[in-house]
Amino acid sequence: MAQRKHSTTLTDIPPPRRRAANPTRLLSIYNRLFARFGPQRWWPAETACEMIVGAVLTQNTAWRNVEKAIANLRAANLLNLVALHNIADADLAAAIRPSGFFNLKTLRLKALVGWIIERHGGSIKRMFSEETAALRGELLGVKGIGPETVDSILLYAGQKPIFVIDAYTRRIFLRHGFIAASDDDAAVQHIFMKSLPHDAALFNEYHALIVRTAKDYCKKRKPNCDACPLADLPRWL
DNA sequence: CACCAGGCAAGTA
DNA sequence: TACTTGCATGGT
Repeated sequence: MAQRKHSTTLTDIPPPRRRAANPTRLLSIYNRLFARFGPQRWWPAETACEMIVGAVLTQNTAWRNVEKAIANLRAANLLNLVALHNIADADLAAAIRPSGFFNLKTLRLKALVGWIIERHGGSIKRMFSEETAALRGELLGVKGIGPETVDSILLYAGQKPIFVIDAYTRRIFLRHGFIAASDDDAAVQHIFMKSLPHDAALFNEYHALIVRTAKDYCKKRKPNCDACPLADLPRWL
């Protein structure tokens, strides 16, 4: 018997017996989280451009710090594609400094904005008129735009019914036996999207509620599972 | 002080 | 294919 010595990560906790991620169960979890936390009002942006910028800036970064960077961009009238395209790299990096990884994110923002201008004439609306699967594939080809960033953009800026999978989703649903540790993000996304109605408003709120729950109860090293609204999941499900 | 945050790409074996 | 590492600020 392998015994845990330190329990450094949540994934060290052996999950309960596997249970099927059927619509009833996933919707029950959603309803419980919504009843507990209420609407999360995602995505907190005034425009699609602002949302897209935020999606890049929040990569592996606390949202609090992204807010500061966005406030800087707003004050400098940089929350539009043309301004972002024309600004010097060093100036953009200075503006987004509080969100961390600023040199990297400068290049990523420039790449994404440049792509939208070149490929879609600078029209985010026109970009979203493209077929979603094809658009997703094209966006993944832009340097610095990975699966979670793409799916966030499609869901929260484009209102496309794409379920966003992040580390929190993996943690919670692995812990409760709905996915296997060996499932990659694409597999997890498939489980959710085959089990839930393809409703952008539902996917929007569900992902936001997962993040909200995990922030409070599912820290990597100090999980507070007993206080989590889903703590009694095996019994009520 | 250590650890974490609404990831991604490049490098290594 | 499956890890590991760099990127960087700011809060707990």
